[in-house]
Amino acid sequence: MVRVRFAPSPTGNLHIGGGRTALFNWLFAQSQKGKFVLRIEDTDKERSKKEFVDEILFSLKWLGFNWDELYYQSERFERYRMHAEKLLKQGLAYIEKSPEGKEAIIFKVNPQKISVNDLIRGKIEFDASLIKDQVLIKSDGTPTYNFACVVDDAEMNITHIIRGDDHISNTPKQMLFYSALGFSLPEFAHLPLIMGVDGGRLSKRTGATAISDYRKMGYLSEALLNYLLLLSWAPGDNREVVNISEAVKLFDIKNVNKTAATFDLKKLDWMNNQYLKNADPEKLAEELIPLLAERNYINKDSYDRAYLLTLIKLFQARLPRINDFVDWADFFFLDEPVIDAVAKEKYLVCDLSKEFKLFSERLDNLASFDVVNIEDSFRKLVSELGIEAKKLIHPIRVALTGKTVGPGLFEVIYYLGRDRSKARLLKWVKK
RNA sequence: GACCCCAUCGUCUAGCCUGGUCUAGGACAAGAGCUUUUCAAGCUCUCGACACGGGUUCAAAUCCCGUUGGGGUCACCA
Repeated sequence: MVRVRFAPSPTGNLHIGGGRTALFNWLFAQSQKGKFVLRIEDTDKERSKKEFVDEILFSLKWLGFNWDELYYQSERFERYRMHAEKLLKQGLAYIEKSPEGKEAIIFKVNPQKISVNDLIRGKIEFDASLIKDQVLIKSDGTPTYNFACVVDDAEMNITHIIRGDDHISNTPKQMLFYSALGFSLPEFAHLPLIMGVDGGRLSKRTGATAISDYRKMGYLSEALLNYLLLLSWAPGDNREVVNISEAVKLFDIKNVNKTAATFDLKKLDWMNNQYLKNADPEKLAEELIPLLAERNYINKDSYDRAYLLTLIKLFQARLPRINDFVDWADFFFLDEPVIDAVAKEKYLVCDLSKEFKLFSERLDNLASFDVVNIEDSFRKLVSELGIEAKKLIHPIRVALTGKTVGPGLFEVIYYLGRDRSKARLLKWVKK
């Protein structure tokens, strides 16, 4: 039975790299019908925070990763000490006293060649004579990362260790522990790292790093997952949009790339839009309601849900992020549209009083106020006036929405309603 | 610096293992155009890469070696 683990340290939020490591572990477990174990590595009492544990668990759930088992290293200190003392008795480790008289347990590293057959990279060789003796239990009584990690992975029967590239150099140290402790070795697979646009490590300087930041910015978890998946794996048939359940069927750890990938926000936006197009408006509404309420665009407790869903449908195919709806569709919620200065300069400087007045009268006289009739009356008007449709369409759009871009004008008029459309047109009519 | 990893368009990648079908395919971005209404949507097109040098071979993006470049790790942090 395949058992993998994701072992975050709660000294910060779940970041993009961690999310990607979790993704590949989860994917591998699913594809092998194995178990996905979550282990919180909170041995550093100073830096580990409960709020980070909560945040990590929340983000993991948001991404859709359900774990089969959950462990906290802080609850397992006696296990690490027990194994360390065993090594002490066997003469494989020794005690070192600090000047203050505190004792640490140190593992003696013997010179030897170590080689691992990485599932992604193949054979990697190390020279243990270059590795110094390793601290097992620190003088404050807490275990070191590498030691706790090995004890846990062994006791939790982890069969495959899938983690970031940055752990390659920890591998020989851990392998030494496995053999000293008499545990059988798991398989190792080292994932390439994700880099920031500057070519270095992904950092706050080069963009948001926390998974939760992407949620707040309006990305769908499915889109983020799909994007992260493509950063070091491809289905092989030129498809870009591969949802997680398809990925489970196609995934093979051997096909994971070896090269570090650069995180590209533009492609993430595109991917998000791919998912947004087909997203359930009800689901998008749930994300948007708090944001709209925050701006007083709607009242949380009494708003027209059907109308909101209609507006979401009108915009969702063109949004890169869910949150963009709040700005892009603001004119549907505001009493007066916020007129963009550049748009005004371009389309509303010459006097269109006559045209606006006539069109508002036509809207008034429509037997049935619907998209088709609105367009018909508009086309008729411009042909009577002998002007090009676009000469009037753009100014009207700016008058109604304040923007030069948006959904089709006649739909905008329809959903804005007769009264609001007329009022916004008449504002620009000079007496 | 030492050790380790990596190397196909600006970016993500297919192809590499099992050399010939590769005048290297797709996607994002960028640029151009179309859409009797915009674009931030859609469609079409363009630009654009096998890091370099040696081998091996009839034949190399594919195999080998070296160089260069990039990245990672060298804590009683994880």
